[in-house]
Amino acid sequence: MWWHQHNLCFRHPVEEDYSGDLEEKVATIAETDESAESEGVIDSHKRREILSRRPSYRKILNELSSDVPGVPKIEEEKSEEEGTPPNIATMAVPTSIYQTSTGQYIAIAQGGTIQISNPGSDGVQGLQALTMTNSGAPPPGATIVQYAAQSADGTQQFFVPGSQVVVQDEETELAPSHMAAATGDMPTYQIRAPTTALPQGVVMAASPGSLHSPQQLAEEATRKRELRLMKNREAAKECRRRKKEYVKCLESRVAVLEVQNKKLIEELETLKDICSPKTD
DNA sequence: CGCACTGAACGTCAACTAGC
DNA sequence: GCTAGTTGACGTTCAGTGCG
Repeated sequence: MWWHQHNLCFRHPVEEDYSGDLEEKVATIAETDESAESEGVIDSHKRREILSRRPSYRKILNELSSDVPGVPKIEEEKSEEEGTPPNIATMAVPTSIYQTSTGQYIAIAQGGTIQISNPGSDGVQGLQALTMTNSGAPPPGATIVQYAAQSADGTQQFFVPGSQVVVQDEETELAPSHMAAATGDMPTYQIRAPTTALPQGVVMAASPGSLHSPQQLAEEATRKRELRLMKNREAAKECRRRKKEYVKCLESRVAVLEVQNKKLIEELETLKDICSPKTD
């Protein structure tokens, strides 16, 4: 209700960076008869227990938004706030959009076209298109990019069908940012055969049965760990993004409810004056 | 200019939840 | 029960800012 009526979730300067305080503030305003003593009573362990068992930000916001039509949901992929480059949307209907660890976007269009864009650059300037010439058209609905990773030497690789790898050129990758800006800030990419060393943490569907020696098992364990760390790294980024969005929404709600509260108090005062006129 | 301080962003770990 | 995803906590890094 409040969500739709007051058009929340707009950008709002962050004044408090602690969502816990903010949630408490919202709850206090929304439910004026709620006791405020709980914060001081619970110890840190219990507090952590409570916090850790709270549903995810995505779930909270989506549940809130499901009550009210027109409320933006937190999507699986990038939200509009994160700024999916508009140039990608204008291209030939990408089936998948991925973001690299450096913030660049990889859009996979139907027919095997790979579009790479920089979120910082505007317009079509930051967009490149790589067309797969020898991999053939992917089957409908197939996931084209199998993985995005950063190799040990710092270059980025994206695995595409046909056992190929899209690799960012070392020259542009290693070039200082001011040099990249001077040259139009356009990193270049190559499609290579995967004969080059795989980045750490990427497992290319090796069957467990093919591992024999302890050394291979150790390497497999290391790869699994690297993969897990890499996934968790990305998950943490996404979680922080959702949390920021969630906090912004709460701040917006606080602002709206404060205004609402003020109006109601004024209305109450007016009604009081009407109902009990002074008799002097 | 050098230093201390601060806030934001990040990476990692651990605990937990949800889906299978 | 297992696995992947989520998120709080903690430590680290880095850029910005104020002060002597």
